[in-house]
This record gives sequence, structure tokens and C-alpha cells, in this order.
Amino acid sequence: MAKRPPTIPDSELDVLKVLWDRGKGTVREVLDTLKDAGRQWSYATVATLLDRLEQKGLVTSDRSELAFVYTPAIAEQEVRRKRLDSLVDKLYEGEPGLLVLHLLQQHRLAPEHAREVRSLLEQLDSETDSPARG
Amino acid sequence: MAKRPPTIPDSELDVLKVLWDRGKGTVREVLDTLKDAGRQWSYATVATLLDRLEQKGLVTSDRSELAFVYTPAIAEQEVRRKRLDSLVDKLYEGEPGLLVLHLLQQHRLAPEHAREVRSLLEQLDSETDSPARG
DNA sequence: GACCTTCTGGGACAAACGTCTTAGGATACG
DNA sequence: CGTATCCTAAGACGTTTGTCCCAGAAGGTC
Repeated sequence: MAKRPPTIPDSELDVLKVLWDRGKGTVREVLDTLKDAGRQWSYATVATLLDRLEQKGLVTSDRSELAFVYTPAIAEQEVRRKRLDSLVDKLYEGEPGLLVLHLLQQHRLAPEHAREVRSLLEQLDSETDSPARG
Repeated sequence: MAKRPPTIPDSELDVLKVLWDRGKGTVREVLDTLKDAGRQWSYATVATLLDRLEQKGLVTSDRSELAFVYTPAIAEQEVRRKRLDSLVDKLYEGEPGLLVLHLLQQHRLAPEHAREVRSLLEQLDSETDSPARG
């Protein structure tokens, strides 16, 4: 009975990303953007993907114009969060730390990211150190 | 022409994880393990999944016994790496740092992981700072 | 040798994905 | 009005995923 949350296959995600970037867009606009990015899809393919996304409630469409204008109904953060959590669950025993370690061992961070990460950790660390919280 | 790398759907991954844990196993053993973990699959389902994994070259089977014994042919690390890289590519603009930041803002690490992460960062940091190597 | 039990092999089948075709409505323009 | 253009609706179609059934081989038991 529990209808499971809508999945977002790769191709739909590509379309959604364009909408996140642009804020909104018609089939044609999305298609052109994707074409610039190297994706060789037909118009109909993009239309289908947008339609499927709408059926899943992940985008909405404004139908007052000639061409429907689609707008994301889910935030990129949200999708990121879900994917990330699911990855942690599925492959890192639910331990975010394992994932981070794995990543750091594998990839060198951009310096400014490294800095931010360090300062974030210090911050969290000090919170944890001082037991002054319930 | 380029045959793309085999995908690992969720259900196959569940089976593979059992093999990683146990080192190897028969259909029945995997089934029982999954049953203990709450997965209610039929014997045939597990057999099919193992079969598909074998076709993809992700597990091998020893057929000298009555029941085939399956062994992973791909390491967990490898799968982790691929999934992680793909997530970074798809949702974090190819910037591992963004993913890490996102994760840290969202989840509190287990203390020992936090410690490890910090020391790893320091290490990387010093390497970057002192160009005295090569 | 007849009978279980346990396997494998070979489908089966619906749902989801990836991609495109075609038909037909609305708009634009001479 | 006639025609070219752009759009949506509908659905086609092959592949992958998720899940299972069944027939028949191999081995154990009395």
C-alpha cells in the first residue's frame, strides 16, 4: 500500500538539472541546453521526460502559454540529500564518516573546500567537546 | 560498440553485499542470510540475481559441488568508488568537497571518524603546503 | 529402484527506463 | 485561406529490473 517515493532515473535527472540551473524552461529550452551540453536527444524524448517528472510531482507546468513552462517542484538539495543518504545506507553501513574518509583518500579537494571542511569540523568538534548541551 | 560498464541494480547489490560479507556462498546461504535480514525473496529470485551478476562478470561460480558456490569478482571498494564518483559527477559538479561539506552539515560523524577525517586532512594539507617532495 | 530433496536452467511477466514516431491542435505569415 | 512551424498527446518498442514458476537433473535413503 505504501506508495514508495518516486525514483529519478538518470535521464530524468539530467532534465531536472537543467531546470534547476535555469529556474524554469520549456521543452525546447531544455532541449537546446542539453544539446549544448552534448546530449543528442530528440524533442520528444525531452518532452516525455518532463512529462514523467510531472507525473511524479517533481516538476510543475504552467500551461497558460503556447509552450508549457516547467518549473522544478523539488530542490536540488533535496535530491542530493536523498541520494547521499541512500548511498551511505547502501554502501557505507550507514556511517557518513566512512564515506568521507573514502572520498578523501581518493580525491584531493579543491583548496577552498578543504579549508571549509576543516573549519566546519573544528566547529562541530568544539560543540562535541564542550558537554554544555543537552 | 563500446559496451558500457555493467550496472548493479539495487536487488543485485543486496545479493552482492551478502557475498562480500561472507566471502562466498550458495544460493541457499545467500537466501537465508537475506531472510534473516528481513528480505522475503524466493529461492528462484536469489538464483536469478546471482545468475545475472555472473553474466555481468561481477561474481564467479565454482560448479564443482552440488550447489554452485558464488564468489564476488568485484571488490566492495570498487563499487563504492564508482557510485561515489558518479554521485559527485551527477550532483556535486564534480567537486568532492561539495559533497563532503554537504554531508558534514547534515550528519554528525561518529567521533572516531571525525578524528580520522581531521588527521587525514592535516596530512593532505601539509603535503600541499610543503612542496618539498618529488 | 522408487522416492524425496535440493539444484540448475529456462522461461515468464509486469513495471520501469530510454528513446522515438506519429497524429493532430494552435500559431504565424503571406 | 493555405501552408509551414511549433507544440502536446498518445503510444510504440526494445531493454533492464524485480520477482517468480516449473521441468528436469543429481544425489541421498531405504
